[in-house]
Amino acid sequence: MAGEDRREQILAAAERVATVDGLEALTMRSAAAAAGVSLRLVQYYFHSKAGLLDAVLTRFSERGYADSRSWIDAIADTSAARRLQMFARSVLPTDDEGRRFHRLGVSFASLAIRESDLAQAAYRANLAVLESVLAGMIGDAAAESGSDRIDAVAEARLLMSALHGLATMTMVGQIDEIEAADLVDRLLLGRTWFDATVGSQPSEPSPARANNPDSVCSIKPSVSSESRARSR
Amino acid sequence: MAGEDRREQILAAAERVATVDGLEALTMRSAAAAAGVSLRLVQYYFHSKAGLLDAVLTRFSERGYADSRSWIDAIADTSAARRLQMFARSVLPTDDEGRRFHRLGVSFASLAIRESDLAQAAYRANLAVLESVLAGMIGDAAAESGSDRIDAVAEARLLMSALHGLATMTMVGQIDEIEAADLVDRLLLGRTWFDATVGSQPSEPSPARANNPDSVCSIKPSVSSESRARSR
DNA sequence: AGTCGCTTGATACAGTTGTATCAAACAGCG
DNA sequence: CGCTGTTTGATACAACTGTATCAAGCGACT
Repeated sequence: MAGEDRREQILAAAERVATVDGLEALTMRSAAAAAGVSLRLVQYYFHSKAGLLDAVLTRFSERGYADSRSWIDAIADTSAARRLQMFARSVLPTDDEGRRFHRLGVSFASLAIRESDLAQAAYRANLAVLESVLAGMIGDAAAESGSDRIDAVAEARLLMSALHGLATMTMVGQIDEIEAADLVDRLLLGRTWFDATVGSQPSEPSPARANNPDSVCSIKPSVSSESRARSR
Repeated sequence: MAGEDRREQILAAAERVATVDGLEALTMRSAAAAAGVSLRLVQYYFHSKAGLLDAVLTRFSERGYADSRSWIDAIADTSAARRLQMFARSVLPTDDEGRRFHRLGVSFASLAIRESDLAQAAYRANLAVLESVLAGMIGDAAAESGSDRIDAVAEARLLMSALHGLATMTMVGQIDEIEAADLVDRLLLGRTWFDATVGSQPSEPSPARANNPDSVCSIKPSVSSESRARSR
């Protein structure tokens, strides 16, 4: 098997471990076992655990962006307000895959808050992607409803925050998916720039999964050894 | 030293470790070292790590509630809307202590999402406390502004979610404390039941610290990971 | 005086972690 | 053929974890 394929295979297995059992369950050995390869091979491709974590982060972040784009493209034929509403709902952990992604996302957030530089920067980068995506959609919705001169970035941050919190509350079981979706609607409908006339009922299942609002971050220095990088 | 005092001393030290270095840095030995006692004594008082974690959770949760109450009582002389605004702002991680509490809160949330029963239930209990506190204040603010017939619980959950997300974004450094406070205002001012005429500028420092929106949870069975897999 | 709760120290053990090193294959390619 | 990249296995090590056990001291109360 070619080197790049092997690397991708291990990476996918590592992400599987992290999403199912949490980021702290991701070890060199668990990644190797999940990928069906030897521990030695994981060392061979990623050199250190920091390298593995870094690669997992990068992959997770990039895939999240690609998923968001394809999700939005798939519903490009509806109104901007409706598109935003559907997208916001799709970000909530409504199915098993969504829950897996949020599990990883919260682990990443926790790591990003504790560890300093690398994890924070990577996590921020992912949040920034979601922020710009949401800001774009909000700008469209505002233009559509005739209300210009709004702070789309601030609105996007507010929406992001609520989505993040709602996702956590849902994962913990304090609210269920329906309540979470209702609260998203409650927030959107209260915004001046959001035109409710586009209809708000039919919440069909997602065409593809959009990624979570948390996600991303990286690198756990753990020991004192400096990582050799060697990504890609 | 009496037994209960010793226990409290160790507990305080354990919480210190958890807030400074994260929940995963809390071990029997680190708690003992932080408290200046022997490892043996930690075992003596808490028997197992699960017992220690459980105690840390309980203490954290109860203290959070007490702090919230005293905080609210301290500003009982202002209008309900203003009180709510000040309280919401105070929940954000604006100082070192606030950041420490949120660090522990995010760790707890991450644990509550991964582990099943005990952690989730405890975390939910803490969220429920904040929910009822906020719902009460929202109900007061609504009555004050003449808008009755609002769903105070739903509004409280929405506010909680936003506060949770804003806190995380602040901790990671994507936004600063001022932006976070502005976004809280942006959310509140958009709510129909929130009367803005009470004034919105002076954000004096907190009389006492209110606790975070996350916090709480418990117990980590640790091991038990089924690293079977090996398919393909 | 003796019992009981509290406290310490040293010390052990099994398990998991990241990391490292060894020899030995197997493939493809010049 | 040898060279190079890939892959495995066994195997080690030091550090850390939770847990456990031992003997021994301490203070206070009855």
